[in-house]
Parts: sequence; C-alpha cells; structure tokens
Amino acid sequence: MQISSRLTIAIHILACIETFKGEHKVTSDFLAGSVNVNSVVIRRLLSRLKAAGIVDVTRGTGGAEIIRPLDKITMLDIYHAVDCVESGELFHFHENPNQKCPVGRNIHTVLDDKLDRVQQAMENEMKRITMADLIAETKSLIHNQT
Amino acid sequence: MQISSRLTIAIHILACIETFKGEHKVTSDFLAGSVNVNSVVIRRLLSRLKAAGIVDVTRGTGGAEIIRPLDKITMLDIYHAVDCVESGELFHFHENPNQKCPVGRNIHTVLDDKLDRVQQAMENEMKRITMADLIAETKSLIHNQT
DNA sequence: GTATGTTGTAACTTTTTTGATTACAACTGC
DNA sequence: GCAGTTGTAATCAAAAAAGTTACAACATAC
Repeated sequence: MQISSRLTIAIHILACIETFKGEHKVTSDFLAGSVNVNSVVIRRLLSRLKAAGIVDVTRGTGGAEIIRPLDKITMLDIYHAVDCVESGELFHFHENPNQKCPVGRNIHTVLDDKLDRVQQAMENEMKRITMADLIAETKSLIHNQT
Repeated sequence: MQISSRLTIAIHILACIETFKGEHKVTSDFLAGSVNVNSVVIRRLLSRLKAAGIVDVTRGTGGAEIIRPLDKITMLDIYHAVDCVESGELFHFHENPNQKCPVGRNIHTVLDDKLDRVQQAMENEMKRITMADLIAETKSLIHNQT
C-alpha cells in the first residue's frame, strides 16, 4: 500500500500557514478549502503537528501558526508527526511463519536488518528535505505567476 | 500505511524454494505451511513472480523453481513483481488541491521531485539486496542450528 | 454575559485494500 | 480415468483512511 496522503496534506497545510500568515487568519476551514478535504481532516492533522511541537493552534479565536524554524522542520519530522506507518515500521511482516520450518524459523532474523536498511535510506533522504526548501520553492513559483 | 506483507512473503517463498529444492517438491500447499497463510495467497504470489520471470511453476504435477540466478534477483525486483504499491508511486498524493489557491496550484510541482528522490533512495537500497545474500545468510543460520 | 466563530474530539459511514476461504476448471503423469 | 496440483474467479471479513455530522469547550467582541 501507499503511504497515506496525510504526509502530503500536512506539508500542504504548513505551506499554506506560512504563505498566508499576516494576510488571512489561517483556520481549519480556510485550509480545508485549499487542500480540498473535510475540515475535520485538517484539524486532526493540525492536532498531530501541534503534539509534535511544529505548530500552535489557538482555540476559540482560531488560527494556526508555525512555531519551529522552517529549516528545523524536515519531511521526516512531518512524516513521524502524522504517523503514516504503524509503530514506525515501514514494512509489514507476515505474522506467523512456521517455527518448525527451518526457513520460517529464520526468515525474520535474515530480513529484519535488511528491511531496516531500506527504511533508513528512505528516512535519511526525508531528513534532507526541510520546510524551508519547500516554502522557498513554493513562494518562488507563486511569485513568477503573478 | 505499511508496505504489504506480500514482499516479505514472496521473499520467504523464494528462500523456501531454494532451500528445499531436491528434497521436497515445493508445492503451494507446502509453502503455505511454512509461511502460514492460505495456499491461494501463495499461488497468487507465485503467479506474479512467474510473470516477472523469476520462478517457473509446473502445472498439473506441481512444484515451483527459481529460474533466474539468485544474484540477479534483487529485493526491488521482488517488490515490483508483487506490486506492493499502486502504479509504482510510494506516496499517495491528495487528489484535488484547490487550483484557485496559489499554494494548492503549486504544491504538486514543489513536492513531486522531492517525493521521487525519497522513493529513489528507498529503491536504490532495495537494489543492493539480492536473493543470493538472503539465501546465503538463511543457509548459514540453518546450518548452525543443526 | 451573551453571541459569534472556532477548535478538539467522538461517533458513525463509506470506500478501499488486504488477505482468507471456497470452489472448480484445466492440467500432468501414472 | 484417477490423484494431485495449479490458476483463477467469486465471495467474505478485517483493517485503515477519509468524509461527515455533531457538539462541548473555548476566546473574543460587543
């Protein structure tokens, strides 16, 4: 299966908050309009980003803001914040290989560190991408369109 | 979401075929017993591995064998063969960002090549792992247990 | 202190995907 | 023809994601 769109939506959310700060109050309704999903989906993601210390959301009056320096927010941070894969394991291992079979007994041992290497490769690349990069590029694109 | 256990099951299947060749006829029922899943699941995976030119399955009399040199079967080959992610895209992008919003209009452009870099990093690491490695390690573990 | 607009969250539904299961036609070799 | 097996379709159940409705908690303005 694919990695949940929660990741791309969360990045979209952060890009919006940064782009429109000062201009509009960035509420979950406003964000829902840009992303084109239900506002509850937005609020659920904002709540996870808040728990991760990336954004702050003000109750009552409304509006979200980013509270961590953009170059200190990596794609990996967001990926972890929105919990795209259960228990941090990218690969789903079949649960009950037959322990009486010599292969079934050892398949976990053989595969675990290999799968971990693959996951690490992916996460390392995610670490290299920051919201500062993404927002700089977004702003530059927007600038060239106006 | 996690990547389907089809990958780890397929690897388990290949390890079994190689380990037991000559000793037993490796049927889908035999494999189902080692992996501990329904034999139809095994047959479906074998059929994909066959389509990818990795194994051959003999109808009627039964039994599967590996027809590609083990060091030419990478984890990426298997991953692709069993189609763990739809249309080869690891990340699911939210479908309809609002084109009237400057961020919604550009988010795809900004993210696509970054997501691709991450996917490439993962696939490159998968390319480095071959069935030859996995089977050598499995056999060595089995040997030390007897 | 009430009205307004918003967040946080629970509950329920729909959709999608996986994997389990049953069933059976097609095939091979004895 | 018989036994054992593969290939595949059809159906089902379980899990997860996302959509939706609903509403209490909250902050601010008046």
